[in-house]
Amino acid sequence: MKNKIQQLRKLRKVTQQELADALSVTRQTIISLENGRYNASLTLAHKAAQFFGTTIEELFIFEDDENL
Amino acid sequence: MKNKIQQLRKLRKVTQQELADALSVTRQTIISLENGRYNASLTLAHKAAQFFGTTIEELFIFEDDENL
DNA sequence: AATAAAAGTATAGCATACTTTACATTTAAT
DNA sequence: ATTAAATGTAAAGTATGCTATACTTTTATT
Repeated sequence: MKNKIQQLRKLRKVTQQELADALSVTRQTIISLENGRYNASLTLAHKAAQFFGTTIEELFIFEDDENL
Repeated sequence: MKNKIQQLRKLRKVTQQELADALSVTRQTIISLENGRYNASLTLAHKAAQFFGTTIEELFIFEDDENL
């Protein structure tokens, strides 16, 4: 599933490291999320949505053919 | 993190098996989610929210002290 | 051009969401 | 009271989110 994390992060002029620190994950996790290598957990999705002042539904782009 | 899955499922008079089928997971997964044994993935959370016609933010109860 | 900061790649390992199977208990209907 | 449906428990296995470490490439600044 895709997301708007990189887009919002750049808008706010935040580095991957700063975002990682804010969400209490590693920079690797941010990179992999932004580049679509894996999906966030529900908890991380919630933290990210809160950080950007939006909702999970707004931050993540759910398509209909998503598997688990 | 807690959720309203059992509450909404009973309101709609749906069995765990029926919900599991609708979300393409096993009955075990529904049981464990309802009983708080583990957290849903973002994809499963989205499917469940769609099934119940609500949002992830409404269906799941996020507290401030959530770890990853 | 040189340097540093930021972003990216790769890989091994740990934690946990989810599956599978099998059996036990509770609830509801007859 | 019996039976069946629904819910629950347990435990081993698979898939994947995330960490950790180390190195490379890109971007920005001087």
